[in-house]
Parts: sequence; C-alpha cells; structure tokens
Amino acid sequence: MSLHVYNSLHRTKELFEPLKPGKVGMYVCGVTVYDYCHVGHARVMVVFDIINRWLQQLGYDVNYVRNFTDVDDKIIQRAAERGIGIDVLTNEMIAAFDEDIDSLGCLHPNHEPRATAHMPEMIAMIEALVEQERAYVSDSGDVLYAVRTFDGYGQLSGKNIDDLESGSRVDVDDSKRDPLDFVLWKMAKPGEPAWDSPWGAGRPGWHIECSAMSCSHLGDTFDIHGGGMDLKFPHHENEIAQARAANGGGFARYWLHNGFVNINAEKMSKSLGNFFTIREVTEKYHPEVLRMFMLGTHYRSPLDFSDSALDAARAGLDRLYETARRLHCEMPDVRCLMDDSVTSHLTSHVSRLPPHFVAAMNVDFNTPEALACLFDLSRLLNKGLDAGEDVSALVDQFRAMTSVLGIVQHDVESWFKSGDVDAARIEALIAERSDAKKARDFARADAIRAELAAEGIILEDSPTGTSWKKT
RNA sequence: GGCAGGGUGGCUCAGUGGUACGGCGGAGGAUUGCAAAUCCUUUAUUCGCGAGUUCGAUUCUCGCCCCUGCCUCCA
Repeated sequence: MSLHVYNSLHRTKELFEPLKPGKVGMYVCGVTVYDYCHVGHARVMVVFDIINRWLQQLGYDVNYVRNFTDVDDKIIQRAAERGIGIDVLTNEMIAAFDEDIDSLGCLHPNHEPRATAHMPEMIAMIEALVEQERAYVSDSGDVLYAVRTFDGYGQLSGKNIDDLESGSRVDVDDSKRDPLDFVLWKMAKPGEPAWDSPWGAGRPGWHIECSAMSCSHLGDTFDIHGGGMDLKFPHHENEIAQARAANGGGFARYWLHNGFVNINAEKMSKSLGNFFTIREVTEKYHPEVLRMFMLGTHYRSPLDFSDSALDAARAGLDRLYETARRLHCEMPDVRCLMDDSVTSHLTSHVSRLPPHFVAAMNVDFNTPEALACLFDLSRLLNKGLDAGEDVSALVDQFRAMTSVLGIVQHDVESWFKSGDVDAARIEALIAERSDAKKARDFARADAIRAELAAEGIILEDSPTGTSWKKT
C-alpha cells in the first residue's frame, strides 16, 4: 500500500515517491513571531504533525524543518511599541509558541531555523539572482526580484502573469520596474535592525527567508513543502521563482497546503480581528480537544470554529477516553499496553493498524476516515468489555491508532478528573453512598449523587464499583 | 473581473458509477433500585438546481444558483 498526496503544484493526487529512498525532506512555513498564535496557526502545526507522524509510520526517515520568521516589519513595529529589542520580543513569542504546540501534542521538527541565523545563505541566494540579472537594485536601494525573468511564474497558484498585472490591487511603486516585482533585500531605516550585505545594511524580504532556509537544511531539491493555503500566492510562488532560479531548476517537489480555520464562514485572521489564540481556547478546552477538532475534518477543507464544534469534539474524545479507561480499569493485564503511549509514536505501528485505517491515511492523510475506524474499534472494544470477552488483541490496535493520531495520550484517570477537586472528599461520599445503597437507602444515595452533580461530578456505577468524573 | 476550492440528514464531516462512513444531537429499547456510562435499533427515497452521458449518477460532462478563499501582510 502506498502513499498518495495531493500536490498543489499539479492539483492532483499523486503517488508519493521521495527523492532518496527511505528519506523525506519536509519544509513547512512557520510563523512570524510577533504575537501569540491563533487557532489558524494551530491547524498548520497539527496538520503537518500528522503528516510527519504518518511518514514516520511508513518507515521514512523524515527531516522536518519549520522556520521562525524573527525579523520583519511587524516584529520591528511591535517591539518598538513595547519599547523592547526585537530579540526580546521574538524569544518571548518563540517560547510561547513552543508551549502552545507542545500542549497540542505536536512533535518538534528536526530543525527550527530562525531567519536571523541564516543571513549568509539568503545573501548568497540574492547574489546569485543579481548575477543572473533576475534581481536588481531599485532607486530606493532595495533589491528586487524581476518576476518577468522567471518563465514558470504563476504555475503553483494557477495565475497568469498578465491577469495579475491587470487585476493588480497593488499600488504601483515607482521604484519597481514591474508592479509584481518583490523585495529580496530591504534597506534599513535609521534605528532598524540591520545586517550587512553587498547592497548595504538591511534585512531580507520575507520570501527569500524560506527559500534560503529550506535549501540550506534540505538541499536544493527536496520532497515536501507545506503551509497554509494563503501562502500559495505570492509567498510560495515567489519562493519557487527565487529558489529555482538560484539553484538552476530544483526545489520542492510536492506542495501541500492546508485549509483555513473559519469563524462564521469567514477566514480567521489577524486583520479581520476574528481570531482566538491557542491559549484563549485552551483555557476553556483541553488542548487535545482542539487537536481532536482538527482531526475531524480533512486537512485541505475549511474548518469552522465554534464552541459547539469544540463541544462535539470533546464529547467524541470523551467517548474514546471512556473506552481507554475501561480498558485500564477492567483489564489490569493490559495496563502496560496502555502506558506505552509516550514514546510509542516513535515506533512503527503500521503492522498493528487495520488495513482500513492505513488506507485512509495513505490517501492524502484522511484523518476523518481514520477517526471513523477508531470509533468503530472503540465500539467493538466496549461491546467486548460488556460481554466480558478478552479484547487484548484489539487493545493493541486501539493504542496504535491513538498514538498515530496523537489523541488519548493523557492519563485516563486524570482526563476525567482535572480541575480543582477534592478527590478524598468525593471518595468518602462515594463510600457513604455505597453503604446507603447496600442498606437500600436510595433516598440518601441519590441525595449524595445530586450533591456531587451540582458540583459537576458525575458518578458511574459499574459491577466493579463506582467511579466519578468531572464534567 | 481573473484564479482556486466548496455546496451531503438538526449540526458536523467522510465517501463512492449501483440509493451514503464516522462524530455530536434527538427518539425508542437493553442494562440499572433510579441514573451515568455502554450496547442495540432508529433519525437523508437522498447528496445545491437543471440538462446530458450511462442499464444505472450524489459520484462523469455542460449550464445555472449560492458560499468561501487568493489576487495586499496573512497559517
């Protein structure tokens, strides 16, 4: 069974064949670190985390690179507003970013390069473009890329260069030879952070950062380049123009783009102001619920964000945890199987996964279908447990699936008992209620249950005793 | 205007040339002292509208309507 991926470059699903057998180089556009990440950013991280995990499951040695853009206009502006240096700001935001993606259960990429640490590579690439006369120094002193010198321009985004010009909403800048030309190197204004270059002190344009960092870590030609849909044009188009020209043809072979997170059918974005940061959401919902929510929709489709959608995701996840808890409590023999999750993403589970699940993931990472398999298995497990059958063979599958998807990765007991609760008191009340039940004093038993319910504590009686959970 | 991607049950989300996966929610039942959890059954004569191709289309083709995104920084 082989992996097929949707390649934005050709707008079709294609058989995935890496450049070097057994190895995959993947570059994903990260974030500009001037503020906290919102749910839209979270989606990119989760989507490519799943892709990374699945590639590893298939046995590939994945070199996953995701950058930080740690110098640009917004960063400079924000740092100035706060009266701090840009490095103070970016370090703070990178630390916050790490917390956020850790909470979402995303594995770290192999490399997380910062733009400011790759100036020589960027300058070298720009020099190559200048030498080829594809780049020029404008009247303002900025170095610009002459888009019309690159024949394939528009291939990725399906745009025609002349349509772009006629429909251009860009204000014509006199220093540009062509309105579509974009900045490779921007001259520093007084007081702005700057790096030396053959064209004077300044900073790189956004697009050259990614071209230079990806090639520097993965080579001129590599397998996968990913990012949000909105990056297709102009960012990825510009990256292609820069890198292919500078490298003499090669660059990313498969382009993967994830869909947006919408709110009320509108794209979540900073400019519209309709965004929620990851930390805002995870104050109210467990981060794994956010991950679950994202897994429920194919990565290329739009994803509508709402409280009711998160509630539904949580209810579904709770169901999965309920199964996990039953396995844990009712089958002490399998407890060890349930406890190996922390490192189990590192090993290949493909042989333990049902064919349906593997097939779903192999067709462009179809997580909704993979989740459907998981829910089917969950039901099977519950049924077996209800019937008192030995389900240990299925536990292995359950563990493998959840591990690949990165859900049900938390302690099953604490999942239902998070928050500030007095466990000892609850246990005492449960014991009292059990006595009352034995004495057939159901009025007292129900009163205790109602008292706890008022605090959000739900009791569940089972043949093996009473357990509780926090709603 | 150009380009890209969509419209599937109350909500959400997969999928397929032969009447549709899963989740959430609803209804009924089993279980329970009663609940909760779990299980079972049920909840789309139907996949935006019209036409065409076909033995047969939600799935292919064409037209139309509607939605979103990109075309400016944007994950």
